[in-house]
Amino acid sequence: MVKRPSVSASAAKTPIDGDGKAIANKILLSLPRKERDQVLSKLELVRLKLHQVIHEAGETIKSGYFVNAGVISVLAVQPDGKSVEVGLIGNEGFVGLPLLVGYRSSPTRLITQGDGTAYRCGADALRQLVQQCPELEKQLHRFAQRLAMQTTQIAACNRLHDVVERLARWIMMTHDRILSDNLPLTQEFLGQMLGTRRSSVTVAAGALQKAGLISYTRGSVKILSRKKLEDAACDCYGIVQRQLTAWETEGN
Amino acid sequence: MVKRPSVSASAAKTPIDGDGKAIANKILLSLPRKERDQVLSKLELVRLKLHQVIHEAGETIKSGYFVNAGVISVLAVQPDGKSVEVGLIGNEGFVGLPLLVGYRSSPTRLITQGDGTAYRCGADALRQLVQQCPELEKQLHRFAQRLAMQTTQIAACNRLHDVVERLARWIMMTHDRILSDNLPLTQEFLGQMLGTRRSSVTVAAGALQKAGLISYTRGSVKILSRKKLEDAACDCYGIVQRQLTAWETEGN
DNA sequence: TGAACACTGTACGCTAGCGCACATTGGATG
DNA sequence: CATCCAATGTGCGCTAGCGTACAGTGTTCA
Repeated sequence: MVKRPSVSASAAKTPIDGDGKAIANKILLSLPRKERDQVLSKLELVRLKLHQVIHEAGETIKSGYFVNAGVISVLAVQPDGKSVEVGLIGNEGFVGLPLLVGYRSSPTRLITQGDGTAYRCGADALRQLVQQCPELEKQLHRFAQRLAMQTTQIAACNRLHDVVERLARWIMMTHDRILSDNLPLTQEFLGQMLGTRRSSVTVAAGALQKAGLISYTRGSVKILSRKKLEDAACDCYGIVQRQLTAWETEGN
Repeated sequence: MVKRPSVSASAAKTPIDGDGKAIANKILLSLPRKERDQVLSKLELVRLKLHQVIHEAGETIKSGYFVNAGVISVLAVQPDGKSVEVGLIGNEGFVGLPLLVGYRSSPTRLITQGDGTAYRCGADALRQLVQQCPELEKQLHRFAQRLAMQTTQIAACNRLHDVVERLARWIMMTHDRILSDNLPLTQEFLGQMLGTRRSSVTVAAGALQKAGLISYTRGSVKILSRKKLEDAACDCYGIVQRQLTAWETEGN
């Protein structure tokens, strides 16, 4: 059984932002209080709506986002319009990493899944923040390594595993980043994530449903057995989780 | 026509390391002289031999490597032994990025293609270096972003493009990082890079040869027409190159 | 309530690529 | 020189998944 990350903030005393909202983003939570307050003063809480395009491939990156709730997918898009997901980011992460090193564009499309919230920060303000806040910079660079590792594994998965395995992995990765057991998903959307056509998703999802791992109706997937899903998925999920766990103890 | 990186150091006055060897690694070359000398004093020039495993998945990272000549492939390996390449690193890069942020393991296998040289640095020494040398740290983080972008594109490529396109792309990416038009490659090796079986490589390479783009004999591929190869490859190569070019002007 | 539409199920011919097996060939090594 | 072996060529049956098309079915909105 692979260790699964908890999505909620620690229950004890949840830190609060300037507007009295609870903070769930783990990078922000990891900062020392003083630095966190400094960072928060530059951030703006924004709502993420379903299938909102946070950033389009090739355009200038306007803002960075500390994801607070919900999931943002990183997509590689082809000139012919096809796309594949190469990363998922939830409340453990940040969107806009190229800004960290002074880059201002990116070849990926960022799109939200479901609703959520994030703390947004303009590109210039972010650059100033990382210069002033060494712990923030360090944590962001660490997250960049973790995300790159995830992308690496997804790259292999895309090549080596079939649709059913990939679908199961994908559902688990998303489940980890959402509070609910119900995921708002159409098969068309899933096809774009998995880099396959919609009707292949129909078949794969049907197989998972028949086996009792999930059930789904129009635009909504319900997870019935997390355990069985893990068995159905390829090792890629576990490999990522185990590496994250290992790194947790290595960071010094 | 996509801009292609030059592999050699600038001809004018090539910087020299402590032992009188010419330095070709672009990260080291980008450092101010003082910092570069400080860094070099901690580095050891080592030879890379054909198909040498620099790092095995899951093990502790012992050293970092500034690649000076030759190519190092980043492979994602599956429990069943299958593998796919998710990144190539030549003299533009560095191997051992997790060390940068205090991580000491990695789920990828690093393997050399052909012979080459690199400047090696123990894990602890590297951590000290990046703390003492801000420009080094910055350049390494930038390279991490570039490598992640490359991995992203390869992830999409692995899913969306057929063997012939991927092979052509791969040959070009390797060609960019090698001085010669002759690449030392077996089809078995190529199969592991492309995540496909050996006999699929036979067919794909045969197609490229018949079309006059390459010729090959046992363990050696010769590039006949770089231009035609570009046409045969998918857009992934161009996307990566164009983003690198864009970032060159964005870095400030 | 009816129409429009988004989402899903399914089917059919087709192709790329797999897994496997076996034959061939060029180089190295004794 | 004989032998061995790594590297390559090729074939065959099989499967996953593609592209496409069309038919249901639940939802929404006029």
